[in-house]
Amino acid sequence: MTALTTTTVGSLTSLWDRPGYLIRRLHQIHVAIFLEECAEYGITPVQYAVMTALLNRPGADQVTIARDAGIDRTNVADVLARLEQRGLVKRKQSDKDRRMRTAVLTTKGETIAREMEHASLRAQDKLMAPLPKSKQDHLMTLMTELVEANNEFSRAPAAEK
Amino acid sequence: MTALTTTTVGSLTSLWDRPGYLIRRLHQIHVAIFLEECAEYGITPVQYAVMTALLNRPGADQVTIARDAGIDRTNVADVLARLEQRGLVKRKQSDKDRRMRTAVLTTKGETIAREMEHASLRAQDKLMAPLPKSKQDHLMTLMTELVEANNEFSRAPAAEK
DNA sequence: GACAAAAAGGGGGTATACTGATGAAATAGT
DNA sequence: ACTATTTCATCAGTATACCCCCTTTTTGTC
Repeated sequence: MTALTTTTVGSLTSLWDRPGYLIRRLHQIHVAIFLEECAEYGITPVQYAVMTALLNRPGADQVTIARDAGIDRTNVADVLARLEQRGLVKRKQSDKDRRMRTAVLTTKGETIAREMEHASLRAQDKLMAPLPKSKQDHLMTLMTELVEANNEFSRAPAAEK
Repeated sequence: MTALTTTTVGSLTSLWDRPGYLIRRLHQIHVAIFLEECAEYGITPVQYAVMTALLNRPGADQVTIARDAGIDRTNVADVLARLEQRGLVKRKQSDKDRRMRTAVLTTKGETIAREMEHASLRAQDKLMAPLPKSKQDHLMTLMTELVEANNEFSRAPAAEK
């Protein structure tokens, strides 16, 4: 860190030069596209991430789901509550560890989760469509590197996969 | 839409292969780093974006701010209300168009906005640090292309700059 | 076995982000 | 000039995402 003098900065950087801005906009855009493509299911990207985590690891507790899906711990509880209310998930107290609440997809939930893979892929394709395939791959590689390297800075450090 | 048979998809794609997941995680990580670097100011990334917009265009109405900062229209009103409550922004009804509420930074708000540029740059550098400079530039280019091409899909389409 | 530390979950609180409906003011079309 | 539409803003409601503090339960240590 250089000792920054408090000179009048005045450069008035454009937001477009800030990675944080681009990331936020990209996030907004992806959510919008996902919701549009998956409108028939009424499932949000985060809900879908949780359902996918439960597909891969049925009966996981909330902390494990949070790590698998890269979602904040307290948020997972909220998401599961909403999914349970819609009959897509069933929660119960763990027998082994009575602090834990484990969750499984219901039959309905599992059906939707599997059906949604197509819509999810459509959303991905639509998002990435403006870039040629080689650039898409490059972008994925760069983003993966950045997420892996910065994983611990987020409140929701994800499990490696 | 083809009549999708409910075959067992079963591929169980890793979340790490989904651009939406990477974007969401990148967003989480950036917000966390920004809040850490700018903790002394208690300003969020979105609040900073609004303040920057007002630095560049004092007296803008809420729709203009929304377009400049790439933020949802209704959200801008909430952000401005919080900034006004802290004495960083002053809002008033426009004389020319009595539907509009224009906003300007107060002296305190402008001081903070300018001071924060250093902290903001630190947050950027910390986020991008894991990548060598050439890859950083490449990532910025790819993200910019994607945001520009998909701009209209978001509820908050940004103004070009 | 007793006790401190750690872990899982919950509750309350704040901020972002969007939808839909409503109202008020300005503009366009006739 | 008068309607019809558009535009700006607000409000209520939902979902994500995080914070801090607290209780309950498990684990580690003596």
